[in-house]
Amino acid sequence: MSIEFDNNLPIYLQIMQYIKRQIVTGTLKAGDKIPSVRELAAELQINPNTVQRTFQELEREEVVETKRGLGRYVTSEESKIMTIKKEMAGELLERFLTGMQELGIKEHDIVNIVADAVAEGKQSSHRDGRGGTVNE
Amino acid sequence: MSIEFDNNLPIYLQIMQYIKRQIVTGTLKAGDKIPSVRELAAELQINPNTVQRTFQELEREEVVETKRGLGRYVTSEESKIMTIKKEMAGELLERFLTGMQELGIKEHDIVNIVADAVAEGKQSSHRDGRGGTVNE
Amino acid sequence: MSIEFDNNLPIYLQIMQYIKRQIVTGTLKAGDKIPSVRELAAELQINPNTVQRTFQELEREEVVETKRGLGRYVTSEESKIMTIKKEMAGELLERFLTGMQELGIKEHDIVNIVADAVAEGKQSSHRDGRGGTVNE
Amino acid sequence: MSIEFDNNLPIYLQIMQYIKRQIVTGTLKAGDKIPSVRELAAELQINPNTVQRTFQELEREEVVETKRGLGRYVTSEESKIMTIKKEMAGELLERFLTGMQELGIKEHDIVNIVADAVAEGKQSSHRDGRGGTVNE
DNA sequence: GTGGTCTAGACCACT
DNA sequence: GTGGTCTAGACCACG
Repeated sequence: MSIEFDNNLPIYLQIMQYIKRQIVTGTLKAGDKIPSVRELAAELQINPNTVQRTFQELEREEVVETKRGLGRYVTSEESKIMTIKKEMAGELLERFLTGMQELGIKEHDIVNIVADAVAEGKQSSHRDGRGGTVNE
Repeated sequence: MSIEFDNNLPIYLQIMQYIKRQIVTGTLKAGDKIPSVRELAAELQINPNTVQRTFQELEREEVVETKRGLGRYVTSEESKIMTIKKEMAGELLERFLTGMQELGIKEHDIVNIVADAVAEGKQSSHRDGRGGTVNE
Repeated sequence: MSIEFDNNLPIYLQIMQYIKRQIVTGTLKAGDKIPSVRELAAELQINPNTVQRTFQELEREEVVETKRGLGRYVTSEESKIMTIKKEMAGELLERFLTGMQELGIKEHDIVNIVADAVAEGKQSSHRDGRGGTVNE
Repeated sequence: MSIEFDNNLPIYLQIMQYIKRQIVTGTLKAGDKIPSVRELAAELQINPNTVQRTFQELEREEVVETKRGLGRYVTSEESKIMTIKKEMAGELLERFLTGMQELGIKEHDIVNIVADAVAEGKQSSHRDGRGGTVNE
């Protein structure tokens, strides 16, 4: 239950993603209690300040709510969770499509590449940069 | 012929992408001369050292070659350029697919989402986080 | 604990060698903390940017790891250190042998020259270009 | 009859070495005429200024003599050539030994490593960083 | 306090 | 004129 940190991205952002992922995939459900700052810091072997910052940001995004004296909880609004999921998917999609278009890959080919990759992915778990009709 | 800089990403990385994109899309061809450090710095209104760093990185990736006293050139190996293109596309694809799977979106749906987005993209240039069948 | 800089080689490369040597000879061990940029810059009386560049390169070679906000550390993989040592020795050997062969010195003589030099080296610390059977 | 230039070393130094090597290995003999600046520049596809500088340096080292109106010649003193050879061998040896000692390799092992490498070299032309008892 | 980035300006070797 | 290196000093994000 630990994270491998990628040194290029701030740790607090990585933890945010980690928690959001747990919420979005249902590991943490609406209204669930979230581990305390101290607890999570110990578990992930990082500075409590860093965890604190993570929660601050999650609160700003209304993903998490503080109940004074009780602890922190996943937002109880189910709709909020769906919104987060859509946002995250939208961002991923946006970044992918603009990136591919900047490479000069035609829209039609993009669909094929994804379809191929998904088909491949079903037998071999490791995907390796080959993605169908990338060649000109 | 200028770049709008995004403040979150280091300028030198943004210039790298800018140049790689030019190479990959054929605006800069194998063996072409690249603008000099001073020239590009003046054009983009940034410090020559920043441009210098950009080129240093590109050279390390063997995208660019230096001929001392003469200037810098796009690598003359055409194959290297194709490799870069494939690498860049592969990275984009990888990041997209793993991200979507972490969100718990099924592979089959991913293909649909992309197909829908591409179809949409043809009339409205601005894409906004809505991406087809993201809903459960 | 200071370095005499040779004006022909860039300072940042000299510091790289200096640090690699410390690692390879065990003065710095796997996982040890490395002096901070500012610290080393002050100690060696050079600009922090120069030290920064040194560390950048060492990181690219995976000799050193950065833990953000904490400092830099010698790679924790012992095997990496052995690899570096072998690489450095191999390069030295390669350069020496090809150089000698270009001079038309026979392989058998090369061994003798080295053996003589080593034998000499034990009494006189200063070696001066005489190297045994260089004569024809 | 061309040179692959290594971008880290000034071209004029590489040509110097190239010519010295020819002299030392007997391709160019004492008193032989050396190609003219223009000729060599054309042959090596470089700027005549660069060749000019090469010859200037070689002259300063008394490896080459100018006879006005006739051209440039390899020094006629055979002893000078021997001296050069010894110098070059001595430099190579010095650099090799100090390098190996800095790596903490014992003198006795150095001899073994060289002996091994020479023995190996007789069957396989490509040497690859393995050099015998580099391991501790 | 630590590293990462950027600016400004300088000097040098090389072509 | 070109790139390579270095200094000086600044600001920022991170822990």
